[in-house]
Amino acid sequence: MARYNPKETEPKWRKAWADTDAFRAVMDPSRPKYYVLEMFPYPSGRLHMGHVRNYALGDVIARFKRARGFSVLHPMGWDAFGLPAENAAMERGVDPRAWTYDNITRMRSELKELGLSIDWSREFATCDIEYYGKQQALFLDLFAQGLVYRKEGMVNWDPVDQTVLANEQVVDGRGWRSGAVVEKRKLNQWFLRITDYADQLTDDLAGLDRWPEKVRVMQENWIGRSKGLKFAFHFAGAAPPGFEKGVEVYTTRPDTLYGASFVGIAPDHPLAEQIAARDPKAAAFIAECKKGGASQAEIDTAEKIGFDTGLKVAHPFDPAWELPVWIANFILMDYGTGAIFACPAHDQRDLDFSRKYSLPVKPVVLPPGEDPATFAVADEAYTGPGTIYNSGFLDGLDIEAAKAAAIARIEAQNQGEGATVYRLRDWGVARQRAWGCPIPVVHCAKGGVVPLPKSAVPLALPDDLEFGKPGNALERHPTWKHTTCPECGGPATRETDTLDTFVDSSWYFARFANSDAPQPIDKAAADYWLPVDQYIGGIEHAVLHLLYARFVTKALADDGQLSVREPFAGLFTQGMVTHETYRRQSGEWAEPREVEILVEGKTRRARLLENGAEVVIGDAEKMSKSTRNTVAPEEIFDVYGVDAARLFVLSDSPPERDTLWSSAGVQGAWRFVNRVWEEFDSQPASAPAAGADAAALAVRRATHKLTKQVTEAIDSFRFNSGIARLYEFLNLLKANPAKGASPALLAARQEALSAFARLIAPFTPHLAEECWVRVGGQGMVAMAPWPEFDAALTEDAVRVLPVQVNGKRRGEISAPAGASAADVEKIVLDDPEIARRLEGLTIRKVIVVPDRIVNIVAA
RNA sequence: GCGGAUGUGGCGGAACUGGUAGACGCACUGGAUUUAGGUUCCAGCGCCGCAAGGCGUGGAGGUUCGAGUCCUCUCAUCCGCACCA
Repeated sequence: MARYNPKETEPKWRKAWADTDAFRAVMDPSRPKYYVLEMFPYPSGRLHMGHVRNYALGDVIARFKRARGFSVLHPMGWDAFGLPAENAAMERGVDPRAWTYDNITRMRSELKELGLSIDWSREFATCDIEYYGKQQALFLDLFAQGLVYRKEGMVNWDPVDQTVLANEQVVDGRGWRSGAVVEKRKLNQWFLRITDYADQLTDDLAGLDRWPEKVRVMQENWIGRSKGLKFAFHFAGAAPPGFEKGVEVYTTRPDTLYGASFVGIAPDHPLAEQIAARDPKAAAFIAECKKGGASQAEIDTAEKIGFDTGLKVAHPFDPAWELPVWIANFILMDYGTGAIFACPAHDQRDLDFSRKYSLPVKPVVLPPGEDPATFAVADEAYTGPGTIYNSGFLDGLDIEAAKAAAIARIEAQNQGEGATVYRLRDWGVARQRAWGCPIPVVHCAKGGVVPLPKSAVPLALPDDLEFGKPGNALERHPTWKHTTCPECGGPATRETDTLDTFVDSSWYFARFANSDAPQPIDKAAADYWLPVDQYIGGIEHAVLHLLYARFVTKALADDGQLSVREPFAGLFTQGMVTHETYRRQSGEWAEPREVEILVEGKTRRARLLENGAEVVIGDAEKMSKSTRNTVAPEEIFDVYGVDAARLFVLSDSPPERDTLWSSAGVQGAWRFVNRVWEEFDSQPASAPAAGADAAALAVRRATHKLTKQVTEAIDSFRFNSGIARLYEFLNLLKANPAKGASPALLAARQEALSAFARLIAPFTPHLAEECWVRVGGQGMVAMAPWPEFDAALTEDAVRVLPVQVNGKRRGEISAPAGASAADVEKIVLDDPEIARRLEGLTIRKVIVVPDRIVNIVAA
């Protein structure tokens, strides 16, 4: 009996799958389709354990659905544009393109080693001209739809690297690479009108019932839809120039208008700027406001400060009532209208401000049960339900009715209207980076921005970009940007900004439907495959990528290029792979491979292998280069094989939770792989079926129960539980070995092993193939149908029921499955052990839950 | 502050609609095989107790014949968002 040798068998089966084109996705109208997709990787150059987990998860689903008769699409590609390549270029003088494609080559071979059931024929990288050229065509379509525009916008500018940084590249106000303090700079930027879809993006979340609640809530908050009233306060007396129509505010609480205390405007509100231009004190105040940092801690502790402009406005419901206009640091220019009316009694911020500047605080919402004569607001604003009072025509209404009445009155006065505002801003997609998809427009000397005609795309990046210094290599390329206008033929310069890489990833799933199509999206193929039935990736994309992809899908649907309005019907966010950390006495991190663990009873210590020096064991954290707590997948594959690694990352924790990598854990998985193989190896090649006995029946029942349980576990993403059932079942087979078995048991074992090989196939596909051969399976297990179970055999004929007396377990009895309550009660009361427990007690009640439990209430 | 989770042995975690808490794995303990083993196999392993038995799912109450599961309050940890009007 030879020990299972993954080094031999694993490559053999990967070759067999490739040679037979086993995982090619085909459009087959006779079968239901299933599209499984894991978020495609950035080609950083190395596969890490997080990838192993992510792609193993997806592969379980893909293999399972294939076995269950679905026509499965499971593709792979590369999110290949982006900063790291340019940084590598700048630091090491390599060409970003070569660097990226080299990385792809290495990672592709590592991914292939994982034995994933992927249709590699559809592979592409977003930096392939065949991809980004198509993306340019889509961009032109969006342009034609009016979804692309250009405007001045505030951006994060890194003064050292001389480039715009994405928000996520700004850490604590500094550029992640240069460490320079990031400036806010006004730049002409390209935007996509994602806000046009704000309502749909919010409303359609409700239909995404196979998305985690958490992600839906995060998106909803990010879009931040709120309903309220926009209206103008007219100035009492002469209006400042340009504000003849008053100052417009936005509120979600028009019901509290009679509690108004002042009107507040943001420090960068146009009116504030106008006042500052003639009032140095106002200018000084505004400068003071801008000094405050934007970091979390600074906002938390920032004191509310204000400046009284001396201007007065009239209350909309009582023109004689004048309210002062203040500039206040807590009002944001980029939300609502940048101006508010303050009702301190019912808004905490307004209250804090009013107390500081001794402004009136007048309650207008009376909480239930409070006396209008005595109710007062001290340091805490009242935001709960109640009845409106002190409020003229609104008196006596509840909050919702008062909101409606106030809005109606304002509208009747032509002073404003009910309005919906969003927190969501349009998507700034331009990057001053050369390693990206060029934006297909030119700036005509005469005609301004002119989009290229479709015939002019693909517009390729030049091959001879120079990345030696910071800034945009496209911008400083000697010839590339100089061109002629496609409309007038006159001189023009090309746009040198490229698209945000999130644009690249917002439609790639549709390209996979047919990655060879001459048009960006092959409608027929997309109609067959989309939506993605199961999308799998990290929670870090909860808002960004997943929101952008939803938006682009809707825009393309409106353009007739897609039929679905949501790209991902099911979303699963998997946890991270963590490892404990080790710190040397010097304070430097040590890698797991550099330390040995010593166990003394319940305490664990660690020391360096090289010199025995003690290292401190720290908390488990996400595997990362900075804490050096990584374990290289290829080293694990080399020692234990791919299947053991896959099995371990799938078995240890529920997939949505973080999982703790440990070398002991992977050894456990490796042990299982070997025990499985031994079990198959011990089964005689042919097993004549004859008769039936108790052991055989027990094995048969367990087989059918196992099939049911594993099927349900995979269906509900409880892979760890499914694998536990497989371990359990293997223990049962070990207890009923082939050696010395009756013919009936041998036959039952044969059935069991045949099912078992198919049930482990999604998790350990190579081992499963080897086992499948051993049990004489037809073809490859990767193509074999999923085992069926006989429901009748998943239930035991005789049930062991625990018997409780007054809720405490006092014994057990056996009863036939389905026995009536009366029959069970009789068995229980005839049981001598139970009778002993009941001595001296009077039975009050016997509760029998058929097939489950018996509880006797006695005193 | 708002929102979303999560709390079960030494550890990761099981427990479907309320019905034997701790499956399965790791670690640990004892034993066997082996020249040896970081191999394999067998047994034990929530806590207290010699035992009978008692106590146990973050904490306190409650509903119920019966609660990890349902309800109320509360504590802790993690994540996301945030002067959003």
